Amino acid sequence: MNVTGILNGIKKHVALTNEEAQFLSASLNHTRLDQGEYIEVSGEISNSLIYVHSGCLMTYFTQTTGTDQVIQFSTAGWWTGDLSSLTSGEPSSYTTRALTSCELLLLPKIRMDELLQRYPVFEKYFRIIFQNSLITHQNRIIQAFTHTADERYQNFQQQYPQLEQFVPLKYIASYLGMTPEFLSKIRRNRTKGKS
Amino acid sequence: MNVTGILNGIKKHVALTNEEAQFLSASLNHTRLDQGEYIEVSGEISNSLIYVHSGCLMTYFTQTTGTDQVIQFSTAGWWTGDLSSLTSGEPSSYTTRALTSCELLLLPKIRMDELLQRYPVFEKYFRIIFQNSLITHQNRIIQAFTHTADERYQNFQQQYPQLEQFVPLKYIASYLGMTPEFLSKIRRNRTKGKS
DNA sequence: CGCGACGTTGATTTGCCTCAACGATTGTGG
DNA sequence: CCACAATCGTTGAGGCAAATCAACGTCGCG
Repeated sequence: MNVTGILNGIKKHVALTNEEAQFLSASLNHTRLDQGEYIEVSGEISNSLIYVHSGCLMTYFTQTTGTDQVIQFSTAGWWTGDLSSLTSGEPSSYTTRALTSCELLLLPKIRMDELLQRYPVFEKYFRIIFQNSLITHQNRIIQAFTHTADERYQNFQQQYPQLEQFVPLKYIASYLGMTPEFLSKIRRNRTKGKS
Repeated sequence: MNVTGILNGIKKHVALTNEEAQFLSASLNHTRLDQGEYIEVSGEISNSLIYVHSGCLMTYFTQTTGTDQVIQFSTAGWWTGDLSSLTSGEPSSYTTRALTSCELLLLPKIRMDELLQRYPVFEKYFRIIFQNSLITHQNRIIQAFTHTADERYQNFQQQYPQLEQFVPLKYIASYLGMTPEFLSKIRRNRTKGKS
């Protein structure tokens, strides 16, 4: 694994000098994860922003009832991590683990602060990243409130067609805000209607 | 209305030189709105970020069925506007109108681009603003999926106690993802339990 | 083999919506 | 200053989408 992937991703949004690119590279910690392994655990303080070089991660929130609520799936080219814990320094309420084997790049908070302070171009980069993520989150809220379970699943399939191939159905159901049983029934009706 | 309010708000997150503060001031357009008036309308291209100096705005999404879905309420000290339309240049799907009489500061997109390019400190400021907003949105998604209508209303009351005093109940219901009738029944049960 | 995780299916229940009707309030024009 | 319509919150009856609970077949794996 090298850093050209992440650099190209960043260069889609901002232009980097060699110095900036090198400082970023030096700030990143390379990590590998096997399927099922954890990179962040609820209750512990989050201290890195996570860039997914390859593979897929899942972030979820464990309720008091014991059931998990999936917050997001993170595939290659995306950032993830608990911004809340990262900024407040308080224990995270999220857990993040690998759905497939993963190659990750970690940007420790201290390193990130340095990076932002020294090279304002990264302020711009993360401003854009967060801005886009905000738009996505707004859409998801609207979706949750205005669409039926069936419609949400349909949109999910169109938006992330590749995910369904290796993500257990119960996690997709959780992400979409429904029970696995009900998602199963939706699929049954779908195939029934088509045949 | 003057700009000391917004400047103080910004200075909670970043330090501004006189030059930066003055350039920002010169970029802002002052506007007043009466209760019920619109500042942005669905179908039109959004061209400004909106800062609420005083009063309260409501942003909503009109569904194909004709019913409105409230996205957010914006009170004094907050930014609002349609980031999606602002960045893409496509027509907005949101409408924003005044729930009370309002004093607003508009930052036109062109002016914002200038501001960001000329003074990186504003990249940092908006990076922080968007980052915080992202955390809020994530929490709202979790809330929507993991809490009952009753619990969502309870949390809303704790989080925004002042809003309930002048926001029509049906908009609060929409914001919380339930019908006005059902919210009414929740309130009835609440008072019944207390007496 | 036997265990546990996963997806499926059916029976039943429930949280919330829909629809319709009703006072209370507001504002608006005659 | 009073009808009038319009909007708002409330209430009840009935219905539906989705949850719950329980059982079953399948698969991968120790």
